[in-house]
Amino acid sequence: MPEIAEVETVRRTLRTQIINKKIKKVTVLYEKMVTPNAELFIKELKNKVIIDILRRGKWLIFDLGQDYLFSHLRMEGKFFLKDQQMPIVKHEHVIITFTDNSELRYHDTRKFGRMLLIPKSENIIETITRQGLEPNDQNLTSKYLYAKLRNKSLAIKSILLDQKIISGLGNIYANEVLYASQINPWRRGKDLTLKECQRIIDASNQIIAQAIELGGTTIKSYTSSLGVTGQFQQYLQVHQREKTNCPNCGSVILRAKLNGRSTYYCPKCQKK
DNA sequence: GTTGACACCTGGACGC
DNA sequence: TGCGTCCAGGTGTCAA
Repeated sequence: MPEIAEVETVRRTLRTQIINKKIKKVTVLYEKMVTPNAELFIKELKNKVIIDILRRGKWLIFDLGQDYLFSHLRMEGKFFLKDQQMPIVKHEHVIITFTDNSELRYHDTRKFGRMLLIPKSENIIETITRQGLEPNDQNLTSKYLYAKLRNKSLAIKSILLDQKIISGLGNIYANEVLYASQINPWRRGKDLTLKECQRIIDASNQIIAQAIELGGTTIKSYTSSLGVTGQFQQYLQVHQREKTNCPNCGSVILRAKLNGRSTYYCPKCQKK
């Protein structure tokens, strides 16, 4: 599933492929995926040029001059650049045809992804994405996190998945960050100390930077556009490593549900 | 304001 | 082999 590192990999790949391409035609095969309605989406995208591709958290943002096209890949969204002659395959829901007859195709097995076409205006990116600070942002400090946690009785794992606090962490990296920080996922946010917040910040910065460098994590169905496959899964310490030994202490890694999400942890290194 | 439950979706794994 | 059930999980919405 695409998290911040995977989305950044997609952004970097697409930037080399479609910058300055002009849109000739748009086809929407699953109307619920686009906002505003498909008719307007198709009409407004025609003749636009891809000026740049930005990212905010897990959102991809296509700069089209007067408009932004926001795209969230959710669980299994992928972009592929293909020739117009190639047959449309199952699960390709939005097809953007350029004037050079290449096509950017959005493929999403589970139809969770969403695209929004919105005119540029002040703070529109912040309004749409509603993101907190990203790992490696110099403003993401232990004091920032400590202040955010102060009144939260939610489990720290759930808080790390809240994009309004730290942007870009998903289930995989939340599991890895808490393991690296040696903090139990069920600890309440307000019970964490300033030092523990610093450990979370340090682990987030280190893990996300390494994951981006390695092209993200490829688990099950996820690959980025052009089939670029991430390598970070080789460095996962606990995620999807249930019943294997903890790399640190040798205890057996456990899996449990926390608010419906699979949570992997070492019972010895991450004591309550 | 905070928190938890649920819906959205489909393919794969698993048990019978 | 075929069928039914469960699971994966990011985000928005709604109710308590």
